[in-house]
Amino acid sequence: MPELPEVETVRMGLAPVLEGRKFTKVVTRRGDLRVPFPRDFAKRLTGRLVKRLYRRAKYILADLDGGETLVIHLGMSGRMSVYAEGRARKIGVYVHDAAGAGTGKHDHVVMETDAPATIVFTDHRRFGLMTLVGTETLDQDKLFKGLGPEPLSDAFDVKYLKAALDGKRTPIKSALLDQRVVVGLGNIYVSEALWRAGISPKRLAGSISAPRIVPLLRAIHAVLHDAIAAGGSSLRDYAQADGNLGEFQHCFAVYDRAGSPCRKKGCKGTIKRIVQAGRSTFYCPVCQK
DNA sequence: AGGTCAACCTGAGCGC
DNA sequence: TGCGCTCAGGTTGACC
Repeated sequence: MPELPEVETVRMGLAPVLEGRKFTKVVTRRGDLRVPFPRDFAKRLTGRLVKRLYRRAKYILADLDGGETLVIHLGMSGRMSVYAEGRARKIGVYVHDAAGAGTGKHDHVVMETDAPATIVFTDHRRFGLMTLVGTETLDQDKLFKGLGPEPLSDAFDVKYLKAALDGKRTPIKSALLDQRVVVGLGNIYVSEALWRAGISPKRLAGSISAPRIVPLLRAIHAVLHDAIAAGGSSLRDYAQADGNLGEFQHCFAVYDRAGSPCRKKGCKGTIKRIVQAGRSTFYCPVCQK
């Protein structure tokens, strides 16, 4: 479900009830998500202080005292909800009554902190994951080893992207979805970025000429910034930690707009849906070349 | 080595 | 109402 803008929005929503706070009680309501919870997961979290909350790729990471980092991935349908009473309401994280928090059919992890607040991880498809890894060796962990640069970092520049795409025989759509090339992009924002850059999703990655790398890079930056500013995109499952919906879905130029007119000024094209590597791609055959 | 594709899960929406 | 089919924001491992 969530791509970088959604994950970043959730992270910001969780920060006030996690950073500098302690887990006072943690309950797992089933034994596994995409992968089994590590041994004594709930016990190892209880009493831990969250030193900082940050994001890498589509993972939310919480560095804890004691040298471990809590790793959260929302998969396709994962959601973090904050339940809190009056005081938390003032800092803008209140959504639901705390009573009954975490009792839903797909509420898999219930975490209480001394904010005080209750954070519930809900994920009906269970493609998400929660685990603990050593903070010092996080980069070498299987989950993080081999990830590409952050798309909004200085490392993701023209030189890097040109080299990363050079010689690739896969369509640019697939290349940008590959988290080894660049992290954080998913099915929505790749389609949107390629439309903004005027590049066909079917074009082979290695065939993009040097001058077109710049607009592609700018398109990726712009679409991610715009989406973060809008609080992400809410389609089916996604909501911010405070329960509010994102707004960026109203700004889609191509995603889920098959049959509708292209929004590029002066373009008379019609948005088309194709399948690439088993996933929907939306684009304008007229202005994306 | 590089690239494609099914599998992992559950639910919603649609046509009949 | 209900059945069967398709689709869904991600990642991984097996296969060509």
